[in-house]
Amino acid sequence: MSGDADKRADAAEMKLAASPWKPFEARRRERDVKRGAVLRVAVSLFLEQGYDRTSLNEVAERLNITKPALYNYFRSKEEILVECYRLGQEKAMAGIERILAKPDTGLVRLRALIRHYCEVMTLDFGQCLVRVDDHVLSALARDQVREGKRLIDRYFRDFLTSGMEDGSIKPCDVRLTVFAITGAINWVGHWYRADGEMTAREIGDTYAMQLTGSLAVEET
Amino acid sequence: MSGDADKRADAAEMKLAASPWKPFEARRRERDVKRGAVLRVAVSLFLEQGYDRTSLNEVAERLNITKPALYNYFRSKEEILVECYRLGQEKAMAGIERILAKPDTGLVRLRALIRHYCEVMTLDFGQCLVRVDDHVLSALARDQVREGKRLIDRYFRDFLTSGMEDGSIKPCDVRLTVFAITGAINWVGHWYRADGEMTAREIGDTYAMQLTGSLAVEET
DNA sequence: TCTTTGTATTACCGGTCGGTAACTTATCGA
DNA sequence: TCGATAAGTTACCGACCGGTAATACAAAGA
Repeated sequence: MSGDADKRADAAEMKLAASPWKPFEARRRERDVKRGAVLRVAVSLFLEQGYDRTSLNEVAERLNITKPALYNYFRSKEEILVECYRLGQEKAMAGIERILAKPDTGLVRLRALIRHYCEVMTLDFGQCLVRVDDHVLSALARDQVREGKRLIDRYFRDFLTSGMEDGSIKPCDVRLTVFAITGAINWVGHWYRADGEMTAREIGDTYAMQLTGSLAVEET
Repeated sequence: MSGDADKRADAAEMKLAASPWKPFEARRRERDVKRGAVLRVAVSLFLEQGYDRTSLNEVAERLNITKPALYNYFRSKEEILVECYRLGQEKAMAGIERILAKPDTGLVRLRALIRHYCEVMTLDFGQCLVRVDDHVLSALARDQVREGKRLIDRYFRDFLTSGMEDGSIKPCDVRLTVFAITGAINWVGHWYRADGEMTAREIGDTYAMQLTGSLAVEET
């Protein structure tokens, strides 16, 4: 009896050793790839036509599947949009954590955040944050999404405030100044074209200096 | 023969003198008032819930009438939205004409436009310009609306350019600078609340200085 | 007073969309 | 080889929405 069990276990171990979780993981990976493909197609159509005017049939058609197949990966159309928002916010947060990782003055951090957020606004998932009206979401999901937006906004305010404290930024109305900065950057999501004249980096560099021009203590 | 005609004319004239176009004009005025009421309710709901999620039944309900009655004043839902856009653009253009009326440096004019456009962004019809996605419009109507937006944008660029020419503004990338300025102001349409801390004028004054801070030649 | 005109109503239509049920097919593990 | 599971498909449903007759009704004009 134990012989049989051992043999099975050995066989399983050899298999696992050769390629751990092979079938299971491979399947999960495939699934994630497909899920990601749905999101990329969906966000692209949402930006192109608007959320309400994009039917799940269209999304499915572009993926060469049928609408009900989408429900293998998402519970509802709303969940698809929420995931798009989440991916955009994730991108933004990744940059923020990178900035927080090394010590710097508030001004340097603020400029870095401006540069990074400009780049986010050139991505589909980033543009989704400002171009798809979150009114289409249920109250619950909307609160969730807005919480994420507030979090990003908070870091703008934090960096500006700490810049005023460490003397790298002149005193100013934090709320209004951050609104002006984020507004200018959000607008990038509306006019940026990948085939346009400027790269994301050039826009970011220019904005980083221009939007902090009247705030910086030492003119560089 | 001429007696009859004269008598009719006299009667008509007396009537007209007492109250010209009385019945006709009064009716037209009533009609315009009602038409305006539809637009005000509609734009308010569009901002609150989004265009696609606002049904004409809801609009009608808030006006204590029924949906088909709306079709006495508008040919379609789209026409209602186009009118909302138009009213917003009209507000903006009125300010621009006021600015053009008196000669000034490019910097002064740019600042005046910033102040004015900030105020437009605190009005429903102004917010409509930036918060209702024009993807819901047919291609034709969309082009029409975008032409209006471009026109307003053009004056920002004109004022900035003439400021660089008359020496009141430092050399800069016109396109990018105007995008930054208009983006910051457009964002006001998203966060402004009539019951908030700041008045439209305060926001405008602050932005007028802050957004031109790094552009002005003479620091004021 | 009769007619016309404008404004509103009720009832209804066609079409679309999100979502579901039932069924088929392919793949993997035992 | 056989059964379970995942991933598709076709067919369909209920709800809603923009828009349109057909009609009622009040007020102004002749």
